[in-house]
Amino acid sequence: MGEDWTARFAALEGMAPGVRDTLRARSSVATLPAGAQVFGPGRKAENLLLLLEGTVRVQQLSAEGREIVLYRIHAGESCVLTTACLLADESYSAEGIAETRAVAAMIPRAAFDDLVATSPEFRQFVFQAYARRIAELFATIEEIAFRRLDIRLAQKLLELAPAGGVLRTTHAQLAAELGSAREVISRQLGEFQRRGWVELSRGEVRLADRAALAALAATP
Amino acid sequence: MGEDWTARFAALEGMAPGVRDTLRARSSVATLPAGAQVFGPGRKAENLLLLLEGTVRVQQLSAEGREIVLYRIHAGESCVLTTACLLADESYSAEGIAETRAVAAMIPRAAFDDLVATSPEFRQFVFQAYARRIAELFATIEEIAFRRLDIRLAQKLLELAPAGGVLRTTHAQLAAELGSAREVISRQLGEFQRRGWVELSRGEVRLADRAALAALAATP
DNA sequence: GGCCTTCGGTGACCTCGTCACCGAAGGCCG
DNA sequence: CGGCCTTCGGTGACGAGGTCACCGAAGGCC
Repeated sequence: MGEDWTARFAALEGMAPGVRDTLRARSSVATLPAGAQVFGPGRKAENLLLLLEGTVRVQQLSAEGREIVLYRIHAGESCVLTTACLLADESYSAEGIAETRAVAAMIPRAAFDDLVATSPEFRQFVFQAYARRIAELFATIEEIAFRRLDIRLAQKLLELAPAGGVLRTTHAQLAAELGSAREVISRQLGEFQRRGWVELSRGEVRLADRAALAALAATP
Repeated sequence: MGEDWTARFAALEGMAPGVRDTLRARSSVATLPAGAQVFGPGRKAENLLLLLEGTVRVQQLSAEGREIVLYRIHAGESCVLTTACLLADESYSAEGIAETRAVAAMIPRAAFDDLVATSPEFRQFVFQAYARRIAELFATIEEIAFRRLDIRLAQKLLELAPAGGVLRTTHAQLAAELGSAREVISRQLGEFQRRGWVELSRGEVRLADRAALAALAATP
């Protein structure tokens, strides 16, 4: 915590010194273990999070126990959407889970409010984050409604796979990513394997032919 | 325009006089005809809209010409989501259409920015609108992904039908409401008609048994 | 009345989700 | 080590929903 975390946050780069001073003075840096619930239905958070390291998965849990991944917060992004609920005193139905060890700056509600009031750049930063997330949600709705599942699965595999090309995840988790069912994902992955595009083993998917997957993912 | 429109806007009721003075002084009231595009991909709006009368339909247009209705802005609500894009200088893929004649207060970007800076209540108002809309979008995603179409159709019919129970709309429009296909809606409406729940004629759906539709809509 | 556009109905077929099972893989513990 | 339990994935059958191709009916417009 001794170092200046505001220097590591690209979006704050160009901000007036006063903003960064306020952030440094009035916020703290927290580390969350992988798997920790960052926010959720039963949790009354009081901080805006700026994610410095790691990723946070935001997912919606349905009443019948089904779940769907809505989006991810990556390092360098803020969690404004969920914070709006806190600022507005609204309860929240979705939850955020740290997928890896995550390091985040926690900005107390009052400090956030002050920054929004005093800094035009900070306002711009906040509204830009909103705008992008909303556009992303719109795109997600369109994809779920209209895009074929094999295409979406190929996209998701490419999006989630690390450099090595070995994705450690279960078919059930992939189904939750896409709002689909486990059996359907199993069958579709089986088809991909038959074509030599992936290799399957328990708990992992190895991408064997990224180009072929990308070609499918790019079909209009 | 001579009257004080801020008095008609419930959310502004409790605000400090200064806020309402600013709104009155720096904004104008515009009337839009039914069918007018309020905002859209090719349109660079410069105003935040507070809708005083009428409704605005927000829909996403896909590249292949398909469309899906995302949500509606009703009288008494603001259009913050789309405004975020303007404030953040982001381009916008969705469009807003006035469904009826619509009367809206137009707040210039600079005035909106000032209000967010100076009034804590106005900030709360803005963030609350965001939070609600986002929660609604999350719920929409869940419904599209998991809810049966007959249930969603029954819900939509009840939501859209006026007091008389006669809905003037085409099957294709209903399909766009639900992100489905025209043929599927036709078949489903045919089934509802066979059960005596609706009566169909060209360009209209008459709700004959609201209770039955509500019962279906309420199935978990 | 003739023409054109929009609207809705239909059958065939494909994709996707659901249900019911079952076996295989891996962890745990005696 | 063997036995047990949980998680994971594979499968067949079927139902719901989307797509394609086509066609006739309704209404608007000369």
